[in-house]
Amino acid sequence: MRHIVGATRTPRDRWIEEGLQALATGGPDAVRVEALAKKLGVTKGGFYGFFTDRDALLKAMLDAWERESTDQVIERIEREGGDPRAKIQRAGVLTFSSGRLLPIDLAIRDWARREEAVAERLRRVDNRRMALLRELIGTFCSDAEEVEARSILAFCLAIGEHFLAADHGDRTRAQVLARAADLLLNRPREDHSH
Amino acid sequence: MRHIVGATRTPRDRWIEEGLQALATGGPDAVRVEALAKKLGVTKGGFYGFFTDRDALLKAMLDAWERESTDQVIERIEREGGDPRAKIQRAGVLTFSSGRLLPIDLAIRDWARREEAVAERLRRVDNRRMALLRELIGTFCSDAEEVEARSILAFCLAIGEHFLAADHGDRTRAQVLARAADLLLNRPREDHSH
DNA sequence: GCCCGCTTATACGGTGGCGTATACACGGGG
DNA sequence: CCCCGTGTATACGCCACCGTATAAGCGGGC
Repeated sequence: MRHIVGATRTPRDRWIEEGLQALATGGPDAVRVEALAKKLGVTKGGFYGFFTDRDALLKAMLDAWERESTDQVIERIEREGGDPRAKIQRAGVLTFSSGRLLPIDLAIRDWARREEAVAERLRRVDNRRMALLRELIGTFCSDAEEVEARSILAFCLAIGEHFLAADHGDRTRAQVLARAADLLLNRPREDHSH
Repeated sequence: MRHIVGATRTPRDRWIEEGLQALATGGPDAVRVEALAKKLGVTKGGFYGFFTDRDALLKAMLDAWERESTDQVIERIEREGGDPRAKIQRAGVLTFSSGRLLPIDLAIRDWARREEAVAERLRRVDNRRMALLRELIGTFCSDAEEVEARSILAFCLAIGEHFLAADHGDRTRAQVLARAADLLLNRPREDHSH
């Protein structure tokens, strides 16, 4: 072994990152210490220097995910500015189209159904995202209840889309989604009250 | 052991049912032969008389689920009749509020993200459900693209709701859902074209 | 009442994963 | 230059699970 002569050790973060990848593609049960070690080209020898046990890794993974998908995303959205519509779109891209965060997000959603501790973290993250949605939708829709309804519809569309296997005949999924988003965000019923 | 003196054997269906319960609460990885046996108050002795291996059970479970959530539901909907709106509502109740089918459904959706064979079965089921949705929504919305958009929104709402952890301030989740369903099903934009 | 077949218990070997113990390698600070 | 800490490899005991083999039990048909 040991093709990497001396330099590069395997820091804590690398274990977490590899763990998140495993979580994304195989669910929590796929996060196995020895499997991660093999992927990192190492044995599990050093793992227990960073984490007391497998469960500590899972917690650390959730910490990393939570930070990455709230503070970091929100900070970046605020920093880059723009009108509400642009912000909301950037939020969507950053979390649901990044390719990296999306599969982790979906895996955690399913995980949260069985683990209350995970559900609680997800709640914190989702509440911040919902707040963002309300903010945008509130700019063109005055009825508070309808704002809430449109927000949950938008959120459920962004998530549910990936848990849905149906086809759409001639149309592509992207086309249908665009039209749906259009209904929610660009054609409020107030438009007709002239 | 053997509190049940003689009578009750453990038929194939009981293994499948217990497997579906395990799937619902713990995902596919929780479907373990020996764990199911313990839950059934038996050892795994008889299992391999019905199934060649664990994988055969998983396939059988998917068969049972697919039958139960398409043919049976649809047959019952058609048999009990009613207007389109009533039918669609009954379909929703039968699959998403039954308490039994719902958690299995959600578990299979996550499973389908990693297993193509599962995804294919889910596609068959979802296509039938989408067809039902299009049918109802088509009765009061003429634009085909909008019908499709509203259908996917309704479907994503029914599913995504269970993968969403956000709160809604004063309102309950049920209230928000009712308003959202209202937007999709009871207030088509055609209402304003008088 | 006895036999046959289906279901079950028990025991086994194999595998894979966890967490621990121990010894080796390497690079930076004295 | 040597030592020490940090990572690493290796080896171990343990447990859970799979699939197989084998023997025992129970019920229906005769």
